[in-house]
Amino acid sequence: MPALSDYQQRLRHLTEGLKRAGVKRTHQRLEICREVAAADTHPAADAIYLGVRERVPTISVDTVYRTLWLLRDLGLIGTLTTCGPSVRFDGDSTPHHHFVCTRCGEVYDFYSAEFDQLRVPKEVRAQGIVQKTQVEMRGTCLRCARAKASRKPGATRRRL
Amino acid sequence: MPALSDYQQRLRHLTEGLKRAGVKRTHQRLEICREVAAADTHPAADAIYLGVRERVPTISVDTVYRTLWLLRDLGLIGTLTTCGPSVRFDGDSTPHHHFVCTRCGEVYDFYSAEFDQLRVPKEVRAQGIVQKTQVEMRGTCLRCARAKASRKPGATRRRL
DNA sequence: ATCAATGCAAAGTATTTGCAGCCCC
DNA sequence: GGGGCTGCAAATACTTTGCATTGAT
Repeated sequence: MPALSDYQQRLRHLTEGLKRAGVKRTHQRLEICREVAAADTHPAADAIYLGVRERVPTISVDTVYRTLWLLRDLGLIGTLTTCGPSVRFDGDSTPHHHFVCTRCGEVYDFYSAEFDQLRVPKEVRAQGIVQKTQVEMRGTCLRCARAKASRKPGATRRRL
Repeated sequence: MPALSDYQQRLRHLTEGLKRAGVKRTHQRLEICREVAAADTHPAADAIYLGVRERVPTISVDTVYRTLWLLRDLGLIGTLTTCGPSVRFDGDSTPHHHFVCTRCGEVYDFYSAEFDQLRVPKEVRAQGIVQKTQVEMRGTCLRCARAKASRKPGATRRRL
């Protein structure tokens, strides 16, 4: 769970970004920003929709999607690449990396100065311009490792 | 395009894997294996379906999906995590990394002994057991960088 | 012969789009 | 006051599922 100051810093980052971009800071957009800034998980659009709807009952899913893509296009939030059924959004814009549990789909952030500074191989430089580098580790999280014995065989089909 | 020996090596890897797993090596499954082994891109299920259909006109999409997940569950192929609308499959089971063009969605493989050996941070070891580590670099590929000037503003909405 | 695997069709989930009306700047 | 933004509803895209039939071992 992020400390309060983290939340406010993130929120500020988002709202300032919207202002800088010169787009309208509507009620809906601000509430979506709050929801994203408060999330310590990596919520899918649906989770954000449900969260915001508590405060803005008339909000619609498509507004949520449009706003999230807007924030992403402005570089204010990131999107996760987990191969799951839905896109997941990442309100943490500081450099970090991911540990993905292939059993439950949970994504854990981690930080590493070493990984932040991986140099781009010549091979890749010949293919294009790299803007962002992230390390993704996949495996089984502790909770799932513990629950392993009790799981039903072939219980859930997952795309992770 | 992979050299012929690459194709045959991959194909062998897949068919041997199926045999070892003790599942039926049906006509459809073998054709899907051929399609996957031959792909130098990272095809979505749809592309594989269309490719196989040339040779097996009666094949159905769900068989393609079921077979691809089977191959994945057996550890014979990988799935890409690109945040695009569809899952993409990776017939290359040797360790490698990805450069993703966020403009066109193309995924380029690259190899790096250095990246293959990144050590798992203590922080992550405390969260679970890592089975696979991949570096993902995102940016703009040369083709898109060149086409930049000519693209229409807001032309295509993409989730990359 | 047996049971896993297939094909069909229909359902399910995630996301996008067209458009009329609303409201922030 | 005007154009960007929203909400609705319908459409699209991708993937999964139930079930009767087929075919590999």
